[in-house]
Amino acid sequence: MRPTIEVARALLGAIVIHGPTSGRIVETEAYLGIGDGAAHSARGITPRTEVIFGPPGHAYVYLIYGMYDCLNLIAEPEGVAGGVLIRALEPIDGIPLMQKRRPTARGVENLANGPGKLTRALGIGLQHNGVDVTRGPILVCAPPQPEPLDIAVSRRIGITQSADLPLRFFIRDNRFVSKK
DNA sequence: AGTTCGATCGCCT
DNA sequence: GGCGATCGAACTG
Repeated sequence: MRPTIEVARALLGAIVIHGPTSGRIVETEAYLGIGDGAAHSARGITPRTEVIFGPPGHAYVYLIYGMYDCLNLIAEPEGVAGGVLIRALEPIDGIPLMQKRRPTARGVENLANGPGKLTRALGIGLQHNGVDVTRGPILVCAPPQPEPLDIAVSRRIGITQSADLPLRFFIRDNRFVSKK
């Protein structure tokens, strides 16, 4: 089994909460670890990647391009690498605060429709690397009213290694995804 | 110790 | 559609 892929699909529709802001996950990507050239954990445990090898249900937050933070959720048992990048959220609570944090965003659909955008909109940063998302301050919860989803699959965005693998999952026709 | 380059975004043309 | 911003992790020598 590859739990990471199942988790990436199952996270669609789930809610991410941080303080007064929250959003519904509409787009994810799976990063498999050893053998997945695009994964930070592909080359084993380093100071940066140790949380990816840690227990599931924790957050892996890293800095990309020197400017933006990206949020991942660890999916595999301790000792095994595997995480899910949260790529886009549909804003739910705290929308005025999100707009204040991202003044350049025009329209609600642009507030959190990208991995760097959603961390900034929710106030998530490197200080949250390693936190348990079942305990806070970041919380990830099942949707209050689960519904069947039409899930689309594609290649992952913005990578060169292992670029052909179908490991991006998003809610079809949802206006809050980062790309069609 | 030096170099390369990236799981991005927003502004420019 | 193209590119500059900005910096640390990881690899090379």
